[in-house]
Amino acid sequence: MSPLPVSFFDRSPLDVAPDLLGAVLVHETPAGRAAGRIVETEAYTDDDPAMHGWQAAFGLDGRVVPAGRAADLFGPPGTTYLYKVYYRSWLLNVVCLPEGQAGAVLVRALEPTDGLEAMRERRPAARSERELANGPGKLTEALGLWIAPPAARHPLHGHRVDAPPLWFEPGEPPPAVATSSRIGVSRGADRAYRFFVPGHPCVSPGEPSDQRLARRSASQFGSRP
DNA sequence: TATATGATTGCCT
DNA sequence: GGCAATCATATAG
Repeated sequence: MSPLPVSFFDRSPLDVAPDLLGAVLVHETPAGRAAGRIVETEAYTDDDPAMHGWQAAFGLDGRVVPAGRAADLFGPPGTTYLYKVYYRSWLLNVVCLPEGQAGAVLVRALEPTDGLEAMRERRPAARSERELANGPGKLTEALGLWIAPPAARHPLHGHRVDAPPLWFEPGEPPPAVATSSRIGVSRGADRAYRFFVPGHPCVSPGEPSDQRLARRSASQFGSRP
């Protein structure tokens, strides 16, 4: 099975994200092959207030000024952008668009297909098969991509995803694709940039940001669901 | 230089 | 369903 080529990612994140559903993410670990079918993704675009460092990266005059970690989002398409949140979880993104343009797709959830035994060892907190990789931080841990602190930069950050040890394989497209706003973002919560397989048990349990905000404002008026 | 906060998870009640 | 853990980065002063 040949990997998805770099050209697959040389497009808008809004095209790549839904097309990635059904594809298989593979990590060749020392302990063996770990893999899962992608069931949930999110797109992060240029002009996107939710993207890393967008203010520094685009400047007040709108000129493109890559800065800090955001600079790697301008890199060549088909390379990884691995970012750590809350000091514990690594999130896997793939850079999209030609070099010089910023954009990425976040892989949020997998249906495990290979190496489940090793995944269970790496994720003792998972009480069922569906919980092995039903979240962006969980899936990197399940695939053996977790790196202990104090590492600030992941060894596979910037890796080309058309070759080992980390790559994507084409898969059966899902029977249906649903969209929603993204999960856990405060800016750009109105954009329907999340793509997932509706009803799939391995989709992450998080609540889309627009619903969260709506619930919060409703509670300010004392209403009860 | 100082402080606020997040593309989360898991354990607690 | 709430909340703590604990650090890099962004933003303000």
